Amino acid sequence: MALQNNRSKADQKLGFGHLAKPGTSLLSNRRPVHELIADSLRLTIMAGHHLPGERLNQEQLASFYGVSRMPVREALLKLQGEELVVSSPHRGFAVAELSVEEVEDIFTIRIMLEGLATRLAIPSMTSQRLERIAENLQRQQEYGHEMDARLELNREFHGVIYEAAKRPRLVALITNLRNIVEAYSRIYTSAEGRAKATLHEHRRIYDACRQGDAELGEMLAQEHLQNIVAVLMPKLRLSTVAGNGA
Amino acid sequence: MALQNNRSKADQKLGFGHLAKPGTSLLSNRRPVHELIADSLRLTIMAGHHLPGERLNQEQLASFYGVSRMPVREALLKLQGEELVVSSPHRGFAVAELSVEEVEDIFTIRIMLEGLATRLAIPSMTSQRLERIAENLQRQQEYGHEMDARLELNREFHGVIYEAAKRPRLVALITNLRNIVEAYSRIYTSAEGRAKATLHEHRRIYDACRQGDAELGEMLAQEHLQNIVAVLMPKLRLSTVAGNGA
DNA sequence: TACGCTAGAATTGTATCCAATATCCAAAAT
DNA sequence: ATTTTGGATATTGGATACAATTCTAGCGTA
Repeated sequence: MALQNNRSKADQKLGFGHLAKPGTSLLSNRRPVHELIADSLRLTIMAGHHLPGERLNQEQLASFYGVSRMPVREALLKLQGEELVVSSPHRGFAVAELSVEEVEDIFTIRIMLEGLATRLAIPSMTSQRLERIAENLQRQQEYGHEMDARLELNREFHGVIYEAAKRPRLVALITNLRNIVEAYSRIYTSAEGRAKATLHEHRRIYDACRQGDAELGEMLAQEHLQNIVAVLMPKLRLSTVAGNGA
Repeated sequence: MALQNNRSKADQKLGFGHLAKPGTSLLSNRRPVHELIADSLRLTIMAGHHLPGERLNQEQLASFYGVSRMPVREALLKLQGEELVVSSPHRGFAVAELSVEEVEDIFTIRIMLEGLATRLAIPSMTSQRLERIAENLQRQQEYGHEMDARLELNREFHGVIYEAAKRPRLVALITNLRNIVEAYSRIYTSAEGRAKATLHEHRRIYDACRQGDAELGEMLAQEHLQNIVAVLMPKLRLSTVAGNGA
């Protein structure tokens, strides 16, 4: 009895290596496990580590994370709400699988929303923020060859702009849409020559921000995404998700 | 100090009266309980039966539905993914509470997306669909005095149009956004004189559909929502959610 | 061989139990 | 009187146990 209830709790934690969690990191690990798992799974799905359509075995995930199935289930339910996974009764969860049409659908939505966010952002653009964008562009030039770095810099570039719009819901929605198609977008990012084109388009958007031309910014943001779609769709149509390497 | 361990099993099932579930209704009740609860909770939140900010006690909900806490938690997690509820560690879930700015934010998004959906729908509008819309308009005229009927007819009116766009993701997203602000929208629906104006605007959208003028339809849909915002926002600013009756 | 059926295994869904944390109220201190 | 603090109580988070369903493999029959 005395020794029994000593459940050495947070002992292994094998699966959480990639979660940064700054601020609250190790001192107060108060975040519920199911949230950590949801974040972790979201990242691995977005990274294409779990391919679309792949079944997600709860027991495997539980033992991987060193917890019981329950927080895993809860994480999966949350991700289902975000439309990153789907479920069917008694068959469990699977990574959401998008048809080519659905990917295009989502990009069409993004074109509208990211254009809107850019337009709304520009009038309240500060010099501080412009500074951060310029710095980001600098890094884009330097790290333009690593896939993950490029994706992260790209996220940051647009993120800094959108934040200026002060529309948290709009930003949250855009983020969610990005997440859903992230695994598919990697095909674009790996396309030849697009790194350079992307950088050029980003520079033009930056210029529009500096000039304070909201309409121009909206148009450029929309064109930017349209160019991505134009490259991505043909590739998707013939490959339907190539599991890229790490 | 009452309510001890009086646990009789799955006996009552009081809470599911309002779930239609056609097709699989009673014969094969194979859907997991947590899904039924998620659907039920979604409806009650949208109906304003649970007010924004209200804490959602898991045990209460569990005993109300006649199940254990686990499927309730799973339902809540799913709704959290849909942004209908929020949670904080060890404090549980609460109905998501939107600031006036966030409501406006979401309506701004809806203006873009519902405009887009209308525009995309019109080119592939069929006469069958037009028939359904016309019939819906007829019913709008008849049942224009009941709140819930009006909301349902309104949902159907736009739903029939958006379906024609054949963009399931876009429609799903619009539906989700509608859900999030539904409890707040009821204030609009109860506004004096808006029933008539709404009907008029719907008729003009219908005309655009018949004429096959996509651009006009997009514009009218956007204006329609803008009119709603114009009526709703001032009311929200001073009342910040009036809990309407059932 | 192809097809359908049946038992057993694997997996999911729900209930129950225990630990961790927050909430609340009374009593003490300023 | 107001604030602080301590502990009882309520509620959540997670683990374990059990039930329900699906998947799979093997069998027999046409």
